[in-house]
Amino acid sequence: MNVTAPSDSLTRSVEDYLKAIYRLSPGGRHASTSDIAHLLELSAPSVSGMVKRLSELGLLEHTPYKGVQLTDAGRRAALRMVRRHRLIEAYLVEFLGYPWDAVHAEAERLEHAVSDILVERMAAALGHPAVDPHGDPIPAADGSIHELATTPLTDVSTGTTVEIRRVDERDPERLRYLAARGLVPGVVLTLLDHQPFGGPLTVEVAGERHVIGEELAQVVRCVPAGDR
Amino acid sequence: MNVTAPSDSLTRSVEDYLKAIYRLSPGGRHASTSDIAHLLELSAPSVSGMVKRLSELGLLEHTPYKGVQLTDAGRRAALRMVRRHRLIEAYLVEFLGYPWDAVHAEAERLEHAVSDILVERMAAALGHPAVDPHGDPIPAADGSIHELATTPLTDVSTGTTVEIRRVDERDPERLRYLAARGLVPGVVLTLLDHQPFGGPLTVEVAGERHVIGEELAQVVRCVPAGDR
DNA sequence: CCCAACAATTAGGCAAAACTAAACCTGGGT
DNA sequence: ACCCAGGTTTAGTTTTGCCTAATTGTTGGG
Repeated sequence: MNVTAPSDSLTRSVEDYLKAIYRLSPGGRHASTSDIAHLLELSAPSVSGMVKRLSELGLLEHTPYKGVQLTDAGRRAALRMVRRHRLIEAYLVEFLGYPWDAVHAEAERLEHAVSDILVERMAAALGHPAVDPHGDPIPAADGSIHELATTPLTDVSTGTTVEIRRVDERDPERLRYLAARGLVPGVVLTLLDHQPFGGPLTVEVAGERHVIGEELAQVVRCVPAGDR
Repeated sequence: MNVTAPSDSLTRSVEDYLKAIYRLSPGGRHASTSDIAHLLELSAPSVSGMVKRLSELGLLEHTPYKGVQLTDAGRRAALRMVRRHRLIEAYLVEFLGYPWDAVHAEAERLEHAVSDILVERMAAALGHPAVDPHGDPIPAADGSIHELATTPLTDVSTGTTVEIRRVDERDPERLRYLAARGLVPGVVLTLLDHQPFGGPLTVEVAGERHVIGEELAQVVRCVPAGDR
């Protein structure tokens, strides 16, 4: 039985798998082979093979033809990577003038290379932030994470004023598009209109009106305005 | 014929080999298989194999049983890694409070993960420094590098006052030992005594006397005091 | 001038991590 | 109840980069 010390010597690949599986199993549900393959842009057989190895390492449990679930050790390792990723993103924006659309790709590589010490120094330099530039919560060093309940802009009722808390998007082009319209975390907006059948949404942000499609609106996640 | 675009898609391993070979061939001399193996802590056959691949990639030229020499493309790639490494070291010391003995290991991993953009942002944040925390010159982005002629402390004549310009050492323990005695770049010292036959050196630094062995003194490289 | 010592290379293997092709569940519709 | 479509797994191969063991080349000293 491998009790798996909390940290080291996982390969880049393994780290990526764990992060992907974590993302695909909200609330500890099963993540399917094909979802993992799709997210990591790998073939399904590659995932099957890696899943076998990871379960032998005690990082996840595999129910054949059903999917996988992270073990405690697996989730701990995944959250460690998420913490790294989001802190790096925050650091790049705060101290190196990165635009929010460029940080994901950079963090994706750096998260595998930084030491725990460097991560904690960046966290300290930032004043231990709670969220990254996209509003995603940063897990604490002990692995605890506070997910804030948010509503996709598509689910907000017309006429409501809300505050953007998260933007769940990685594509730089889309992020720039959103930022150009002021749709970034912390901003307060009013939903003026939402056409049915996947139609566009009209929002008022800082006195200006913008029309955006459903697909984009879905990644903009909100809380009621003035919520603390 | 592979004209080899100046940059991307070399593996970590390849990058490490190029850096090692660059270090082992001052003035474009040949680097031997066993020296490379020793520096990278690999077996000689591993190096032989990689050397073959690198020469097929046009990054170096191999004269069997003689050694290897970097081509222009190889040297360019090596200097790019050296620039990254040294800028990262400088950045960690300047902005993240790293002690000079800890930066090498961290940079060794980060140098493979940072983008050109990030490197240049760090360079800009630092004000485009000429040297890293150990006094090693940082190659310019175009690959030019200005090596300063320095003398090992072991070659300095007794009674001479000199300024430390570089400390050519990676081992953290040794670096801490040296720093504890004030033997860091920029410091002015007087060599009071040097016993023969590999014997110890006595130096006066900031009014204090220290005795150090030959082996350490060799890595401390100096210029005449007051030299610009 | 020859041979031993040592350096370098070739041969053969292994592990990680990916792939394609083929075989194998599993569940939903008729 | 069965059958097939789609997702999953197994089988077998490739590439990278390392290893050990065996072979080959070089060279300096007797």
